[in-house]
Amino acid sequence: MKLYDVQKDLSPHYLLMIKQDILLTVDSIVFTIYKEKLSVLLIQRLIEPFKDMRAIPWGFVLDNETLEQAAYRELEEETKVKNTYLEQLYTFSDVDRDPRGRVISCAYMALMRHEDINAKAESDAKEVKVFSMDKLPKLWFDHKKILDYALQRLRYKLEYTNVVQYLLPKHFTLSELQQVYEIVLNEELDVRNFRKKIDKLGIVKETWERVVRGAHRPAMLYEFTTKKTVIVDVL
Amino acid sequence: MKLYDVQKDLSPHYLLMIKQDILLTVDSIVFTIYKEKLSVLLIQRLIEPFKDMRAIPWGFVLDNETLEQAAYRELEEETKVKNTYLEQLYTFSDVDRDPRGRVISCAYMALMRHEDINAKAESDAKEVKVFSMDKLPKLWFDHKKILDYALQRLRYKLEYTNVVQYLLPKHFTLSELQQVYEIVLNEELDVRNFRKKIDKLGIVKETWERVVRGAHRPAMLYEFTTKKTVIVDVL
DNA sequence: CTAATAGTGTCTCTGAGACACTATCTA
DNA sequence: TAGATAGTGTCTCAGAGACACTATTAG
Repeated sequence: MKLYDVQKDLSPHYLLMIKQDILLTVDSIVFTIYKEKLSVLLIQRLIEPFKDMRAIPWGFVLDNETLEQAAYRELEEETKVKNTYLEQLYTFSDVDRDPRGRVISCAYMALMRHEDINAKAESDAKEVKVFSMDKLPKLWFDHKKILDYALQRLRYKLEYTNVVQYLLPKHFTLSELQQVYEIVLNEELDVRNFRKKIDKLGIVKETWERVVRGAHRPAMLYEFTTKKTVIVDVL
Repeated sequence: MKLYDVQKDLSPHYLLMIKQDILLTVDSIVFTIYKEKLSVLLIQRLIEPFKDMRAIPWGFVLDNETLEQAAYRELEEETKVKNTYLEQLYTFSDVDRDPRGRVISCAYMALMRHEDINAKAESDAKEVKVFSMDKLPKLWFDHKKILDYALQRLRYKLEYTNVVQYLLPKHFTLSELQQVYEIVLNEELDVRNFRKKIDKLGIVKETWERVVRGAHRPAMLYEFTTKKTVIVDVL
């Protein structure tokens, strides 16, 4: 930052503020379906303090990257997944949210297929693991709050977008699709009403392939009509 | 920030990133109704460069305040309004969004009554003025994009919250309320359907006072049932 | 009594939710 | 043919939108 530019632009009153001692991070909430549970990717510190606590994957923002790029980079480092679905959620800025110092964090939500996640303990300070949302460990600082916010957003988005596609394989049956909705929303859905709704949303189409998965009538395989998210960040 | 804490927590890989050369600001989009137009508060640089351009009011975040507090503080400095409605929108982080240097900005939306705004040219580097949204001047950098985003959010929020109250006086007629909706949404609304909708939202109640405003039947004055925003940030 | 705005009731259409049966496969 | 899941049709109710008339005041 060229200081003279700032000086020209701002009154002395503002000039005092240019020295900022704030670090900026991104937190990425990675949701996935694993063993028929809504799950989330968490990292663990292997050293004290807070050794027993898990955290949402996070990282510092580089000077020459956007927040979104930082989130993508972090996620790729942790999971090897590129081009996942990513959406900015909210920026958390409580002064004492991180006892180590002043850290403001922009939270993102990512959606991945579990089979794509190639989580690794990349450095000795980290270990990555998928946890079921109904058996969450103790989380760092305000990470529980961030996670709750993300879950709410995910549930909301399922209703009027096609983001569910990032939690499913390329081809799937309507029963599988319904199951994912039920898992995320945590409620049972009526088969017929669900199919009507999906039909109206227009997010899937038949592949005309059928698949036999047991001693019963085979199910039609469907695919998503578009890879583009119907409503992303409304930007 | 105590460096040893960070070192303990992070791998060398991350340690490199701790030196961040990023400044953090808040931008506050202030909407108000003025002369039957949806309007926005903008500031002007009185010196080169970009002297002709207007900007959304902004300011640096202090080390010991939240983003929200920074936005409130800035707004109070510019307008003398305290306790206005304020909502976080989105954090804009394009690397080149500000040609003067790396500045990441968290955008907030505020709603004010025009008569409450006591805008002032506080320093010689600024001048504050309310502009109609349909006669916007040229704006700094990405400020037009931020403003568009804010408008969209405002329109959306009108539909299912009572935030409109921050644009109206304490007592008002249903016609006035409808007019504000029409101004913001930029569309005409059916009188009867509008009243049914407001009734269903349950955000207003009768004061049983009537007001005569011309040679016609007097209108009932209403007030909002609650000052609490029905759905704020869903946090 | 005219002009101007306040205020109300009804019909239609569409979408959401409740609900029960038939279809097709394996073993 | 039994067991298991796939797949469909209809009724009801509620909310959204279109639409026309009466009420009350000042001048």
